[in-house]
Amino acid sequence: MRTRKPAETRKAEIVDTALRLADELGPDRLTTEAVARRVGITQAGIFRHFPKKQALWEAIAGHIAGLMEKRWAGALAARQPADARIRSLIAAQLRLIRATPAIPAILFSRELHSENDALRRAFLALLGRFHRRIATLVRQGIEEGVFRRNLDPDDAAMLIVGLVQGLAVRWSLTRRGFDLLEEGARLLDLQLSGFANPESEHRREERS
Amino acid sequence: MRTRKPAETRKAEIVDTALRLADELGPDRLTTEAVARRVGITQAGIFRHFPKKQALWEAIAGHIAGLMEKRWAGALAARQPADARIRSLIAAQLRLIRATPAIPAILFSRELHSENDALRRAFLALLGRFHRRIATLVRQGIEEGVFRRNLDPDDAAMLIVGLVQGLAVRWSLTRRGFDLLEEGARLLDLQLSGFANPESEHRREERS
DNA sequence: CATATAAGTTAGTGTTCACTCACTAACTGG
DNA sequence: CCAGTTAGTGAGTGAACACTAACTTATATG
Repeated sequence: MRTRKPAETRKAEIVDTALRLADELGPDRLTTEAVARRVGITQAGIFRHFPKKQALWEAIAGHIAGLMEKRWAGALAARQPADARIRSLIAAQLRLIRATPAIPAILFSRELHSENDALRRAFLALLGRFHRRIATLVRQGIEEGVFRRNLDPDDAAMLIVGLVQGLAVRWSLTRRGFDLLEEGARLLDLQLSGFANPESEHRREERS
Repeated sequence: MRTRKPAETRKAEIVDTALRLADELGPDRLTTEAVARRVGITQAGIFRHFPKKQALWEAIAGHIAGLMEKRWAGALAARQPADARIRSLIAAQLRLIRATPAIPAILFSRELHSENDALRRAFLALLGRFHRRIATLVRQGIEEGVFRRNLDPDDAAMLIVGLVQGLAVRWSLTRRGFDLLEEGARLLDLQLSGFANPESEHRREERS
């Protein structure tokens, strides 16, 4: 018995480690043994803090949700035109994915969902909140005259969410082979240019 | 020993069954036992046809690639304006996903990729071919005057691929809770309207 | 119709996994 | 400083898994 830590500290440590390992192994190959070894306790020790592995997943899900909500709130604090706020929000999301690359894999893991419906619902709700935030910003953008009036905010938001997902998937398949934020900013520019109000004088200068 | 089939027939049967089961269980939870039971042979029988489980996955990957290429070729046969051909291509892809819903889960499974780099590369290449087909159509659309001249075909294609991915993910998370083709057609309309050439007289009539 | 071949079976093996239980020692409050 | 609490350990268990070896028998062919 080396070091000993209060339960809350250890719990957080386990969740954090699991999140990192889920990226290396894939969420469904994450074992209590692997987590324990990296945390520096025995495998059985994990079960003092999480009575079932399921409980660990639930804690991870909660942690992810917390991280996201925090970053979203931070990104939307500044007072800016709607399109700039969308860019901030997406940039924040991409920064989070870059810092915690297991997130997309966990969110979209068929395995986790197939045996754990609560988890599936939690992630669906989380994605729903992300979508709603974007849709709200699009709606504001229309009011501000930045986006065209005949734009459906929900559909526009779906395209933006799809952009992020597509990017995350490609980033993972290419083994982080490009700059997530740079690529994201460029694609988002293109996406938003398609939403722009043609009668607006707020014309965005275009790259040559 | 009930029925007995020539190896090629049986192999195809196993691949097909595995594809269906991968959807129900998640790709990483697919076991040889489950496949065998549903095919109607014993677990050991699987290994007569695929010496390692890995080999089964490779066969599945090849099958998926074959399916996709076939559908893409079919969708692009007709002579139509570029935007219509993009719509056909995406519709074909969504029809395939609807018929074989395991495909996205397999393509994007972190688990499969983490232990099987050849598979990861194969899927990456497949996605690359899909992207290239779309980019080519976008390029043609620009030449035909359907899309704006300052549009980057590669970036535009990425947004379209993202649209399909986002749709597939949401379809899976919502347990097929909406019509994939209908929703896809609507979002693609929106996406393509953002690419349209503003100086074109080929004006698309808009929904009220 | 005899026979070779190949499809399939039975009965295992070693490994990995989540999870349990009895125990121990580090911390904490009185 | 001592007693109760609690983080962590050691040693195991049974279930699930991919894979193997030795066999049996259906089928296609000469």
